[in-house]
Amino acid sequence: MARNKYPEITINRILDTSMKLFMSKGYENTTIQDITDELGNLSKGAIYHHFRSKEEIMDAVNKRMAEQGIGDIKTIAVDSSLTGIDKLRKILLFSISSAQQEAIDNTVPPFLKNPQLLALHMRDTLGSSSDLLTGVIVEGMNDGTIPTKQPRELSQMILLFFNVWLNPWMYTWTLDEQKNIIVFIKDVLDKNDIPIFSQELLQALDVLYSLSQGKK
Amino acid sequence: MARNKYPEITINRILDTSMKLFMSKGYENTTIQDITDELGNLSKGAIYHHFRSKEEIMDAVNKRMAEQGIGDIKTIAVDSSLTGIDKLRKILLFSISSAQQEAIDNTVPPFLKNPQLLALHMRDTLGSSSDLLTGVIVEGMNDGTIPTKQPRELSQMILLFFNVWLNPWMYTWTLDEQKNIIVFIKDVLDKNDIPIFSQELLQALDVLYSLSQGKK
DNA sequence: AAAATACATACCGAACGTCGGTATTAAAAT
DNA sequence: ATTTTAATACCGACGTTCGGTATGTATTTT
Repeated sequence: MARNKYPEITINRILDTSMKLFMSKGYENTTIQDITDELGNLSKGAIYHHFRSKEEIMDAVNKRMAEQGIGDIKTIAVDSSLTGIDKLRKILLFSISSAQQEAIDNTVPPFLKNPQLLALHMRDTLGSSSDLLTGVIVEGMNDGTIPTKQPRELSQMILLFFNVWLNPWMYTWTLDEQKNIIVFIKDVLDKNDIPIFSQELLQALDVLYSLSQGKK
Repeated sequence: MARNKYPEITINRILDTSMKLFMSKGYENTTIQDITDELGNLSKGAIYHHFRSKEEIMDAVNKRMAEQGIGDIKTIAVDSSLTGIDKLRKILLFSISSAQQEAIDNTVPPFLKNPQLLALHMRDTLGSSSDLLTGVIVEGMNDGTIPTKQPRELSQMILLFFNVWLNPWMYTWTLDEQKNIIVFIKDVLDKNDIPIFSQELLQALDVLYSLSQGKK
């Protein structure tokens, strides 16, 4: 096949189809041949020209996903018109809705079939994502909207709640189970004077639930 | 080699060395050949006589670990001389100390190199382990020592705290980080009227920390 | 003695990664 | 402007590794 003048296009095509296949079949069950077949007009050698190993493709896929997911959150984090607690609320609303969206679209990574992705995600959750959220919480401490003495730990707990517990990855909770968890989390946070669940957020959640229920 | 009269011995030997190798090198990087080499006097065919696949070995290893870990907890759970909250305390103390012990012994599974183990463990945490703990919490509700309306969710949160967050798997926290997390968790649970951290438990933790610090 | 079981050995096939080669583009030289 | 040179995108056959199988053999059980 004719060589591509702009290799980034090829690289992105490889990442796109790889992600698609990893998601649907799992990393282990996806062969390089599968990827070339799905691409249609690219050879094994071409792939190995751009990536040194199958694992490196995996890493690149994950990196791209993480960057994209964090990108939107960053724009919220730097919005100077919001107080700390409001940023937190917005971020959580965004996280929940996109997670819900993924569940509806069935683009949810089957993490039990894809433990590699799970591990990377967990690392991100307790690592870089936590760093970002900690910054927001510190802001909230300074402007007096978030009362806590341990921003780092609070950040990690919240991410643990939303990115791990509530995520439809390990267990695909039923709607009732999900609601129960949310009620519980709200209760815990309220008692710690972290009123994250505003009326808006609860309403938004209701809308999301009715939507996904309608879809079912 | 002469055939073994008691195959269970062979099976356990396979599981022992497999676990050891999976822990140190990771599941992916451990070949069947590695296992036979480490065993020394057993062939590939022998292994495949007892296990249908490499993955089945993995599952068996995990199952054995889970059963052993849960066994001790079960004995606490059925102890009729304890109230619900006391059982909870005992279980947590046990969990923390054994986790700490593992950290000291360096028998900690490197979960980032072993995503398969991580995935299985996460499933257990939100699944069977949670079931067991929920039972204890319901007892505590009935005898009035644990005030909550959502035993299942409380159980899951606690396990999330101790089995995921605080575990030295994903991130090997420093002692200070670990202490901070524990202080935070204590604070959260106290505010929810779940006084899990008794004086004994805190003291026991102090002892553990000074021990592991002395060891360092 | 016959059947079942615990192993050993030789082998298969799939899949990862390599390597020599080709085609194409860009830059340098003339 | 044309030619040369270098770099890079890509191809596809091959080597190797490794999970798994087929078959043979010794030992135990019945």
